[in-house]
Order: sequence, then C-alpha cells, then structure tokens
Amino acid sequence: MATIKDIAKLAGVSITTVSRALNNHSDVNRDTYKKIAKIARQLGYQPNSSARSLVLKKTNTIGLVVSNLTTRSGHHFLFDIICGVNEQASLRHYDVFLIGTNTRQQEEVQYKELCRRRSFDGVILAGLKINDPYIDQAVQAGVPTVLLGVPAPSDSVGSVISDDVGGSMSAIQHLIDYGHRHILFINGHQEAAVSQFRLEGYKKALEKNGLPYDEGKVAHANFEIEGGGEAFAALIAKNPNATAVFCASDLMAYGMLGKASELGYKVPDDISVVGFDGIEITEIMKPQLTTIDQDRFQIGTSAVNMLLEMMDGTPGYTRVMASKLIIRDSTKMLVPD
Amino acid sequence: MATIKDIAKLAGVSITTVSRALNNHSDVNRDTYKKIAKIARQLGYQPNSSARSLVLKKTNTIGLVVSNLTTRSGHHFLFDIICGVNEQASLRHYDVFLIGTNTRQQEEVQYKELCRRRSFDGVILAGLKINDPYIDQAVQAGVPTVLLGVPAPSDSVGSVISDDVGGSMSAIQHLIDYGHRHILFINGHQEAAVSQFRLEGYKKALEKNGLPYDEGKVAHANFEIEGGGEAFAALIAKNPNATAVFCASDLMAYGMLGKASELGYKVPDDISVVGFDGIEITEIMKPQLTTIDQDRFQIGTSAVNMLLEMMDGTPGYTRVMASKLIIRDSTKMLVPD
DNA sequence: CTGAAAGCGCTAACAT
DNA sequence: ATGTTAGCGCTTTCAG
Repeated sequence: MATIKDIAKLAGVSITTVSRALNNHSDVNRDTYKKIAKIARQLGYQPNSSARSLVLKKTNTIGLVVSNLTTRSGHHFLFDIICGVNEQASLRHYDVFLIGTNTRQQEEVQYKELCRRRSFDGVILAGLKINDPYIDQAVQAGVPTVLLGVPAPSDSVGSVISDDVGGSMSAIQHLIDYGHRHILFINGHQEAAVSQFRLEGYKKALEKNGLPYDEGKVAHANFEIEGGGEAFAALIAKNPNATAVFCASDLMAYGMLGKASELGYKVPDDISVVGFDGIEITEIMKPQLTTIDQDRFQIGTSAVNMLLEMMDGTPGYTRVMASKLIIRDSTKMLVPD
Repeated sequence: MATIKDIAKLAGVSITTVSRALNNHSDVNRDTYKKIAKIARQLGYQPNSSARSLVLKKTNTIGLVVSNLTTRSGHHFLFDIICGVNEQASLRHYDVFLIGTNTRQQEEVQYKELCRRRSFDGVILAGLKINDPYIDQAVQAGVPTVLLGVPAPSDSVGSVISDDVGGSMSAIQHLIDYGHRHILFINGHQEAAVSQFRLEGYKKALEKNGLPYDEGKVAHANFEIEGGGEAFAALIAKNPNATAVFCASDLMAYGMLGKASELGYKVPDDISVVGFDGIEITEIMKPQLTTIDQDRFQIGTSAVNMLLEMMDGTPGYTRVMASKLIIRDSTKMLVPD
C-alpha cells in the first residue's frame, strides 16, 4: 500500500511536496510534478481516504438512508431513485452509503448519531412516513439533508417531491374530460405525505369542475397490490354507479384491476382506471395503464444536486418535480346513453 | 462534535482510559467506566470512523459494486440482492458503499484502485459479464471479493451462484413430464455466465430423456422483454411444431407471451412457457408464470457471510444456491391426440 | 488500573 | 519552489 511517504522517498522530495503535487497545487515545479506523478502512477498510489477525511473534515460521502428498504414492492419505485442518486453522486465525485432503516430502528438510533457514525457530508432520506422520527431529527441535526417525498419542514433541510397535487388533478381532469362523473379514489395510507397531496388534488379537480366531493368514494390502502383489490371491492359495493377509479399507485391499480375482473367488470369498457407512478410494468401489463408518471431517476439526481448546493451553504428548499399524465388503454371516453 | 479528548477532560482521566473504556477493555475500573460511559452518552459521542480506520487499518466497510446498475429492468433482479446485502452487512456491523460501474468504466479504472480509494475491507461484485475486466483483476487484487452469478475463477475470490444447470434441468424435465417433446429455448446473451449453465441444463435434460439436441431450437436474447418477443418470432417460424418454450428470464417470457398472443398462440393451450428468476410480477401478471425461482435476497445475505469468512482468512469458494421450480398457469399437460 | 508518548497517512500554516 | 512542523481523533505499546 503505497503512501506519499514512499513516493517522497523515491522522488527525493518531502511528503509536503508530494501532497501538493498530487493535489495539483500551482506552486510545484513542473519537473518535480512530473517525476512525482510518474512514480505515483507506477506505484498505483491511491490516497488513503480515512487519513484525508480526518484532516479535511470531509468524507466525500453521502448517506442514502432508505426507510422500509425491504418492502416487498419497493423496487418498482426505489430502484430508479437509488440509481439516480448513485449516478449523480458519482459524477460529482461523491460515494454513497446505502443504509436501510425503518420506524422502529429510527426510534432506537438517533439521526444525528447515524450521521456521525460515518461522518456523512450530507444525507438523502427516502421512504419516510409522515410521523417518522427522522423528519424532526433531521431539522435539529445540522447535517445537510434532503428529504424525498416529504416537503421540507424547515429550511435547514431540503426536499424533492413530485407534483402530487397537480398529478392528481390532471388524472381526475382526464377522467372528467372523458365524461366520467362518479370517480372513486383509492388513496395510499395516511402515513404517507403524498397521500395528503393526492387527496388534495382529487378534491381540487372535482371542485374546479363543479362536482361534489363525497367521502364515501375515497378509500385508503397500503400502496400495494392487495390493498388496491380490497379497497375497490369495498368502494364499488357502496358506489355501484361509479365509472372510473383513480389509484394512488400503479400497483394498487393492478390489484384493483384483478378484483374488477373477478367481479365481472371490464376495463376500460365498464370502468376506467388511472394509476400513479408510471412504473415500468404499466407498459408491459395488459391493459397498459393510464397513469401519472414521475421521473424517479431525476428525483434521485436532483436530490444529489440540491444536497451539494446545501453543503455549499444554500439553505434548503422544496423542489417540486413535474408529473405527467400518460394516457394508455385503461381509460375510455364515456359514451352518453 | 465530541471527541474522546472532551470526554477525558470532563471525566478527569486520560484519553487512553477513555478509549479503553469505550472499547470495553477489561482493565478499566468499574466506576471510571461508568463515569466515562455516562459522559459519552450525554455528549452523544460517536467515534470518528476516519480516525479509527486510519489507525486500525480497517474501515468496516464493504463495497457493493454493481455493473450496469442502471439497466432498465435491473430492479426486478438486483433490488432484492441489494436488500439482502444491506441487511446482512448491517447485522454484522458493516456499512455498504453502493458503486455503479459498467464495462467501459472497468476499462478506465482498475479494480484495485477502486478498492483502495475507499479502502474496502471486502467487495461484492454483481452484474458482471463474462469478459468484464474486473473478474480477472479481482483475482490479482488481493482484496477479499465475492462474485455474484459468476463461478469463482480462483480461490482468492469467492462466488455465490444459483443452481442454473439444475434449474434449467428441472424446467425442461417438467415440460417433458407434461408430454412436450419440441421445446424451444430462449437463452440470455452469451456474455452472461448463467447463459452457459442454463444451456448446459437444457442439453442435459434432453439427453437424460433421450431427446435430441437441436441448435435450431435455441436463440439468444438480452434477458429483457423485447428480446423475448423477437426471439420467439424467429424460433417459432423455424419450428412450427414446438409446443413449449423455456425462457432464461421471466421478462423474456413475458415478451414472448406478448408476441405469442400477437401471432395467435394461446398460452398454455397452444404453447407452454417456463421462465427463470421468479421475479415478483410472475405472481401478478396473467397468466401467472411457471418459473425457476431464485432466492435473491438470500444470495445477498450469503455473499456477505462468505465475504466476512474470507476476511477472516477462509479461502474463497463457490456456493451454489438452490433454485426451485414453481408450477403455475403457463404450462399445461400435453394431451396426446 | 491508568497515563505518556508514538504514530496511522494526510494537509496546511509557516518558514526559507 | 520546497521543507519543517504540527495536528486531525484514535489505538496501542510501554511504564508505572
């Protein structure tokens, strides 16, 4: 394991000069620089990052802390985010620690301690529920932090969220444009911040079109397949005249589709369906799902960019990423009879 | 940021004693220990990992290096592995760096340098193609390394692989048991080690049952949806009497199903299909796919365990994980006419 | 049982 | 343009 000491010895200079040369300081003689660079290359020298971090008080490391990392269906959503974070961090010469957590673990180990253990320069927090301890703790901790999917509670933390309100509105508007008036809403669980916003969008769109909001048309489920099916069965029993369903996740939409088929409903002939997320399988499953697409990869890259800005002193802010309606085969114009 | 120095001052002892106390050395007075522990707790002390690594020459860190991390459909397969690695590493008090790479990047930065940059105690390498530079370089590097999906080329590296040969054999045997004699095989691309093994299993199963191996029944595709469809179109044109298809990935199976439907084939009535991987969507898509299931999470945890063994000096070895035939709706007994 | 001192590999004043 | 020195926070001989 070559160190600058070895290089210094071979080059016949002091370690300081080696350090300066290798860090491209301008005050190094052209020839000494060349000699040092060459020796370093020959030795396959790599600076010891621990030593460097120790003196620089900077680890060039960001923590990607994901709550509920192992949730069964998490990959549809989280994977692209992880890829985006990874790619952008790498471009900016940061390495990323992937850390799984959950609500219970958050109660056991303080956010601040988690960050200190590895001296993260900054942290991206994903998968948090609305009451998870780390949200408040992040505000206190003083470690640059970007929240994903939860609006920033203070300007000591930043956040990247999708335009959930707007996304929901465009979903509902699309259904209304297609002639639907009785639109069920299968929302996600209440511990998710996005659920509030998606409900808000649902209400706003109805109001904008002069349609009444009816609590009996809304159910909450867990974002997963099974939840969608169960919620649909319950809702449709109460609202037999409904002609459309808006689901707060694509997975719930597929669960709902399965149940609809069991109950004898044809999609989109009897019932139109809009999902949310734009996960990959909406393109390959039948029917192809009309959905609100989020660019998850870009959420990841944006989070990294914001985090690096914050490390440079910019106060945190909330960035809202556009979400886009993609019309496919699960929605159909209602023919007036 | 509290250090042992701060604790020492408050406790009225030397930093040596603090260090010993906090590391549970036995030669510390019970009462001094208590005093120190209490102060540490009050200060929210966390040891500086850089300082620790520097002197201990151990980072308690493993690198999870994933080639082609951003491949579009990678999540179906990689996510569970990542979760498994993460979970097990965490249990064993290691943190994991997630690093994306690809063939080009491997040509640019040497494996050894990658490892040294962060002083990984060990590395898990996933997603490698058969000719990727890192396979050979891992052998030379002297960093404990576990390969995923590629058999260990030497005993300085270990590897965890699925039982691809056995898996393929049981897939084919299942089809043969169901009366199929003309079985197409849509294999993965040739740069994947698993493709060789799956082909081997295909051949062995045929031979065992006295059936001829016919190269014209085998195609190679890219493991993804589209590849499966194209390969099927080509194969079925040449082999119109085929009644079954074995696909080396579930995704290709779904691509194949789509194409089959386009061409007017009903599954499983006209054609039986077996996939490979056991990804989540095989349970939710219609038809539910008969497939060879791999426990990807366990591949991840096993890799970590093997890696830690190797760090303790155990030579690397190849661990073969069982794969299991799951019979669902896409295969059907052939009725002799 | 405790402390003083050295040193891990590196960077950054401060000379020269 | 280069070297000397100190020190980042921690562990570990070595002495007492």
